[in-house]
Amino acid sequence: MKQTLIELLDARVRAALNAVGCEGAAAVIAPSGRPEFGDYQANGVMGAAKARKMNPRALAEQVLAQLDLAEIASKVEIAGPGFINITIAPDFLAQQLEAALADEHLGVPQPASQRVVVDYSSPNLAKEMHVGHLRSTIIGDALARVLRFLGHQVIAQNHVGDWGTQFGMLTAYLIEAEQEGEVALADLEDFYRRAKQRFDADEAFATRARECVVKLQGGDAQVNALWQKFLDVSLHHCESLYAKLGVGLKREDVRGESAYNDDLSVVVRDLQAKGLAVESEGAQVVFLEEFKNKEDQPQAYIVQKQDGGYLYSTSDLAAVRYRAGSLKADRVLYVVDARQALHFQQMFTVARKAAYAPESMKLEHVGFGVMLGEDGKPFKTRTGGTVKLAELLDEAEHRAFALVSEKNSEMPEAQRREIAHVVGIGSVKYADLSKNRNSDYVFSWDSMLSLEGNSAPYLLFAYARIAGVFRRAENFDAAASIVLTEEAERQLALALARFAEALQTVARETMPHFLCAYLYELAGQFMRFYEACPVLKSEGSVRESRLRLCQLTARTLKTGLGLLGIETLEQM
RNA sequence: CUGCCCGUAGCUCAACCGGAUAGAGCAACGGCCUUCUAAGCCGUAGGUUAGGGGUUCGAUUCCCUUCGGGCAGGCCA
Repeated sequence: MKQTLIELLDARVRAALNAVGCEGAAAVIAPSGRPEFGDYQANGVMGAAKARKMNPRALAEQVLAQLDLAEIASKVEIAGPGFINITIAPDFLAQQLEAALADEHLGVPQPASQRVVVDYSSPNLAKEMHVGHLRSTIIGDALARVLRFLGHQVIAQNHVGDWGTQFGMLTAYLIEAEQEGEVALADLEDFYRRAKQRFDADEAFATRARECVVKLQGGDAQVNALWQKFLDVSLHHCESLYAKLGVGLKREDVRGESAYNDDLSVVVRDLQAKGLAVESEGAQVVFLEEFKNKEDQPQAYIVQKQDGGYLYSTSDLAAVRYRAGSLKADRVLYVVDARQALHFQQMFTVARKAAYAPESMKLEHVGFGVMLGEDGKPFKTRTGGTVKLAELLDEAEHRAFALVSEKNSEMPEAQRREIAHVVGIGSVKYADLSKNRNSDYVFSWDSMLSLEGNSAPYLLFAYARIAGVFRRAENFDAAASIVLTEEAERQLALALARFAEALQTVARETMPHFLCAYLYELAGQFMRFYEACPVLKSEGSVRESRLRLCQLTARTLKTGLGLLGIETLEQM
């Protein structure tokens, strides 16, 4: 059975702890930050010693005597107050890498799978996608890919905004625009703006817009057809951006607010029947003792407005019911702006109370901060408008093209365009994914597309270098064994052996930046190896072994970048 | 008023449920291309982790508090 190095060490150290009478003590294995402290350290001894009022150093001695790492470690020693430092044996590492090379999944374990719903992207279809939708879209996509790779059954849900009063306004305006023979929907943003202007300025139009909402919800054929037409155009727009971004969302993943329309009244009646929802100031609300409002009273979670209309708080509850009941989810990830944190906490609370979400189904809000401009304020255009996502991506490709052309003036334009696409889009995504999603982050063209450092081009360059090696290697032995003699080789090997750990951390913490950090570390180790250890110029088994290391590095980089939704290049 | 997130090198960010000397990149300075792609590598310099208490063998991490920034809190999403 496949397992990660950490799992392996964890099991061995726990066994040793058991053997000396510390049943149930955690091993606490962590990569050690410094070479002089070995590759991994077991820190659990100190915790166990504390719990049993023992001398940690003495306990470490006992554990060490029982610890069997014969074929795994080349050195095991006690250091400091009671750390056990472990250095992995080169032969064992080599064996791990060979196993990974022989495995389609690069040796990554695929545990019993869960059904995981990932709710992400979820744009408002009334308008064009803007930069605010970028984070949800790519963070969600990366998480979906990683979870899938780890063997989980991922159900993507694009909970688009396709319902509500604004669609009455839009269909009403569409009726007029059609009559005037306009090609109205070419620019969604413009269309929305003109409709809104009309709505605000013309009372008669506003009335027709409200009538359209009623007709829409009542199933009126004409209004529904127009609404469908609008959605289709808007979804096409989204899909073109998904394609450009390399995001895997499909039309069948779309299940918008409108899909829950028929359930809304059911949910409210059910909440009333369960004694959760009560009338308050004409609205139907669920009072939550767990949250206080401004008057220090229980917070009201509104599920139906005074005028009888429903809110997103209602459709979110309907969606939970669907995800538990029809999708049979074990875990649901909501990749949504951190500003909605309170809403999700409350919604989860209501969903639990109403038994829409069984205790066994985990609900997690995967929040993220906003994108800021270089001035530290929300990222806007010079005139203060929202930046369209399409424009941002075009700009990224433009800048990347200039950069590529500067580096490779003699390269055919078509190839430079291809490289610019991968570098440009990859840079935008990587710049975002490489940061801890919890905090706001500063969007900077310079640091993003800069030639150096922790950026997409660095990783892509590492991959392209390996591709270059294989272009020149006329033959190589794909069954050659790996031998790690140089320290640079061993460090690269160690990084390669940690791929699965990185992925598991990403899945557990729902933090894609751990994968970025891992890939950056791996690429760095490869660069050092590349400088220190000639591949094609060495001979015999050394050459073959190094080619195998290159091969696994390339596959790991390509796979890892692929999980982030970033393409690779054979040449750049 | 209440709650959540954040504050780490000049700048942008890390630090894996508490671990050893807080790490990278940019910017600055100094080296390395007749040898597999220099979008690279090596080195130097840069820190009272916002301030103050506490918990303990050990705190950027946990608790309390002050300051500063962002966000949310009854009919928008």
